[in-house]
Amino acid sequence: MGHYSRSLFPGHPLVLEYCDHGQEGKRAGGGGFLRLRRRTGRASLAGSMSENPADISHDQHAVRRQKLAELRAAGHDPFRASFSPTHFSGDALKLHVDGQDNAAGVAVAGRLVTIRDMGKSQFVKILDQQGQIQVYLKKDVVGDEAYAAFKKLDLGDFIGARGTLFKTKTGEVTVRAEAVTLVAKALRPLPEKWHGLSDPEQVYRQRYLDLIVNPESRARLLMRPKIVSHIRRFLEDRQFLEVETPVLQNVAGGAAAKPFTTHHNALGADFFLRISLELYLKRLLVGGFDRVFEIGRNFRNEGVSRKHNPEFTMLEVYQAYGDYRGMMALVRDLLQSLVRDVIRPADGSMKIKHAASGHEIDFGGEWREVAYQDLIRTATEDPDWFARSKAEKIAGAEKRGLSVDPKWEEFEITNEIFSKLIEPTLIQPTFVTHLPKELCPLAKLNADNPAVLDVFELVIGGMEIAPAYSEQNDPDVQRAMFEAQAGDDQQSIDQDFLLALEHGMPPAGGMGVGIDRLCILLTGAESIRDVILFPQLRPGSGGAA
RNA sequence: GGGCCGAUAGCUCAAUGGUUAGAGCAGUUGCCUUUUAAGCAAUUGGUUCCGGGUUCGAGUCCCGGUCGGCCCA
Repeated sequence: MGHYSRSLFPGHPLVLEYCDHGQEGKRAGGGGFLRLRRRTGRASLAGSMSENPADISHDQHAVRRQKLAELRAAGHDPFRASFSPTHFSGDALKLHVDGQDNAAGVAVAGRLVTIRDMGKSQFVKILDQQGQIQVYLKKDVVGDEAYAAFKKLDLGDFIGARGTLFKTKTGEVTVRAEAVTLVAKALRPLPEKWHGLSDPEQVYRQRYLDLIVNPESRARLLMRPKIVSHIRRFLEDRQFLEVETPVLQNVAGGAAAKPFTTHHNALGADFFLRISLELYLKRLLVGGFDRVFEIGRNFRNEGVSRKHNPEFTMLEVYQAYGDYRGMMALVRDLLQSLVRDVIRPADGSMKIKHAASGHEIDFGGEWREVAYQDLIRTATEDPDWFARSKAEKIAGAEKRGLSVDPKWEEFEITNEIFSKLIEPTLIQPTFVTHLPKELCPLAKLNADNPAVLDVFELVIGGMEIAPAYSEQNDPDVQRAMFEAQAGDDQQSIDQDFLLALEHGMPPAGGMGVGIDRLCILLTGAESIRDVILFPQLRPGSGGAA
């Protein structure tokens, strides 16, 4: 072995490794890491340190920078080191067999998050993607110099450790380290170990710190990739194709929302960032991709709140030769499998605690299905609500504490009642059906009652989770509905989409699922910002000094 | 955009009624070879978010701003 190799005990080489990209063991001179000099002008000081203007012991950044400088001066740049772990922490822990200590050998790597120094031995913990694992170092196992070098490390540093697994007397499976390597230096201290990081602004702006020190955040944000991955598998198993459609669009269609605008220099053209995935996925139905889905980012230039981030992720699914009722079965199966296989409630039920209301949401069994009109009639206590005049509707809404703009259409007044008085009360999974035709121009009209649509709105936890339609495929009806909705703004109509429809689109069921909101529900989060890694904030003034 | 609330050491938080801003963790220095928020002893550390104002005196009161949270639009 190289320059830094040490013989631990007979027949058992211990290596304090410095894998400086092919230079390990070849450096001349200096003991490097193993012979760090004492910091100058500190240990010998008798009086108050503050009398020494060069004292940096209070400045953790400066102390760490000095340690880095000393490492480099000794010929070891931790940022050029490497390490090859054999296991993640969780997988390593599973290797230990009860009663067979020091039988299994592992190499693990991660960030130092706990140091319990007991003089001539220490217990430390490192954090990797799977969680934490404890490492035990003994001076008489690793040797004096390696042990002294290890004592120079700081919380937050990345290390690799090689050793064997044993169980401590308190029952924790631990790596008995034979060799340890510093593989990256942390120049800034970690937040406090017990309370973690609680300032919401810092949690969002420096999410990496939140992920290191707040286990609940970490678990919640690790759940999201599992949810998304499950959705992909679920749909692929049913022969849906995952596709990618343009984010930059000439016409931002498929929803009613204010788009962001941007500009393409070479083309000399303005573009919108998409507000939905819908119209391009339907073009694919025209093109013969019968089952497609996309999980993609949409952008809406509107308010920011607990339920809204300017960029958010939607799943949209389209299935040719299906309809909205087929989507109903699909989304119920999808959510039930997510609860059963991904969330896996501890009590084995299909129930998840709803943070906002305190209720439990039961995803099991059949879900309630109710017509929009029936909900309105019940909420207004007026069986003839839809026959009332506009003035009577305004009076009815105001009687219930709503403020209504007299300029609104009648359906908007009614929908205000739905969204303010009804939707928030729909905690258990509920399919709201037969929505009025004015609410969506992209769905088929009901054959028996052309005033309503063949659609559902899935509401859970008081939030819209998934709208689904029997998709409108009559190009003439589609054009008429676009024109009615666009009003004076006829250039907001996607003519290219209408051209596609004229080439013929098969009948289809389609659905959108707000992934962020779904994650709020499934993880019991209180805000969309808690399920988005880097939620949008005003530009801050942070940064390294 | 409006209302309410908040910003103090690296982090989590104190500071009554205006005078000299404290603690725990982290850091630094010792001790400690199976710890579990490890322990013991000593010790460093502050542009009280920014800018004005009132006052003999401001973390604290007033005005404006920045950023964040909650509610509303």
